[in-house]
Amino acid sequence: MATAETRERILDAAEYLFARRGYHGVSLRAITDRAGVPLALVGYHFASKAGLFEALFERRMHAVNEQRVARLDAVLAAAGTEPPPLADIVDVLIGPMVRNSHDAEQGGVDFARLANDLLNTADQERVLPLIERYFDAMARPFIAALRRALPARSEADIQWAYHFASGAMAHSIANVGRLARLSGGACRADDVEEHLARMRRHLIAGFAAPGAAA
Amino acid sequence: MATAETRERILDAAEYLFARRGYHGVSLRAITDRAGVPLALVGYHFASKAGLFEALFERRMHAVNEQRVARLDAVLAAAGTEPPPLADIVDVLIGPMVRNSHDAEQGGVDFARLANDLLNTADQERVLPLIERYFDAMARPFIAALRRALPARSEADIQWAYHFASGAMAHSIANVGRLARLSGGACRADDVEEHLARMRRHLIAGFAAPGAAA
DNA sequence: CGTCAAATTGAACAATTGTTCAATACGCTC
DNA sequence: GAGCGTATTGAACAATTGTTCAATTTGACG
Repeated sequence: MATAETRERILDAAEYLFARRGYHGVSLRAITDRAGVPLALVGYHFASKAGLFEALFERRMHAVNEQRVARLDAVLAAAGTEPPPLADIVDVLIGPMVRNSHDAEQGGVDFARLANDLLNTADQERVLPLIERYFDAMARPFIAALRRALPARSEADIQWAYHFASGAMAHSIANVGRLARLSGGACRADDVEEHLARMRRHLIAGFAAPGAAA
Repeated sequence: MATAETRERILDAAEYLFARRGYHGVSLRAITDRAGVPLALVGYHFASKAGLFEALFERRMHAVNEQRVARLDAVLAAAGTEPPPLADIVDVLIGPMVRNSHDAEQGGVDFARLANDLLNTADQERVLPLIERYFDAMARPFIAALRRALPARSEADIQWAYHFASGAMAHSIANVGRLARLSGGACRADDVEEHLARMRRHLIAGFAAPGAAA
């Protein structure tokens, strides 16, 4: 069997289970059972449970962040010396991630929950390097772009607004069930375009609103 | 030794450790070691690990939610048949929780991280009853109040805005370290009043902004 | 066919997990 | 001080954990 195929099988099973029960809540045996491979293969391909967890994010986030970097560069280049449009920056910030969370081939909601769990888990000591690599490293160029798009806003305004936006984005993507629950089924997040449009408007309002001053 | 004191010691140790490593990442032995009591006392006082976890939230959330219910009632009563002021509702929504997260006697950041972890954990199956009891049960009256405060907004507008607000609130309270990290230490969330003022303005902008229509 | 490296397999390891229980100590009322 | 229910203690339980390793299989190349 080709090594790439086995790796994928393990990663798929791990993604599915980690998204449902969290890192410590899933055993390697549960993963290899689901993947239909012997336990020892995890050690061979990923060295350890932590290595497997890290490989999960590498597989998905690499594509997402590559897309975001390219599109953000394009937005900034198009603006030239002018302030880039806020709406464009927000689009790049949320577009690839939200679309990914609706694409079953890219992990869908499972990966969205995994990413949200990574960003919000209490187990900071374990995941801090991953947060810095996959989220913080991407946040900095976005914050820099927002700085240019909103020259009238103070640095603190932008930092705080990005902080709030991170939470809104991660939670809303990962916990689509809660929206359906609270709205009695009236609101559902399975329409990608509505999900995106709602979030876009919400974030733009947050960034554009006065921050500090009354 | 009085039973109440031992219970508190265990709860304190559990709160500290769960907030740092998550539910599955902490063993009962680590908790009882930190509390300085024998392992078997957890079973005696809380029946099980899950019972201990639940008791954590009961201890803190009961006080927070009691405060929120009382203050929300007061806001609605003061408004009479008029739409209640949006700013007042937002204040009640975030005030008790944010102030609690800055009060070491009430668990401080540890409890905030715990609450955020509960709301955002991938381990939905395990914590769904707790989410419904401590978060959803409180969200419904707030959403109802927002409906009255914003008669011009559609039901979907309000549901989505609350969804985003939940994420922003939980993430920003629990992950104060990330704000400091991304801002290079310039922004810090240790000033309760600034934290509250920032969040208040951000949420108001999100609720007041047009949701669906262009 | 024979060879060699990569990939796979099953078994075993020591360590840690949550839970349970009989025995003991405590603190109060009579 | 005797009696009694509550609280505490230490020990043991079976089950599960991540990791490791020697042996085997696979597939491509000479």
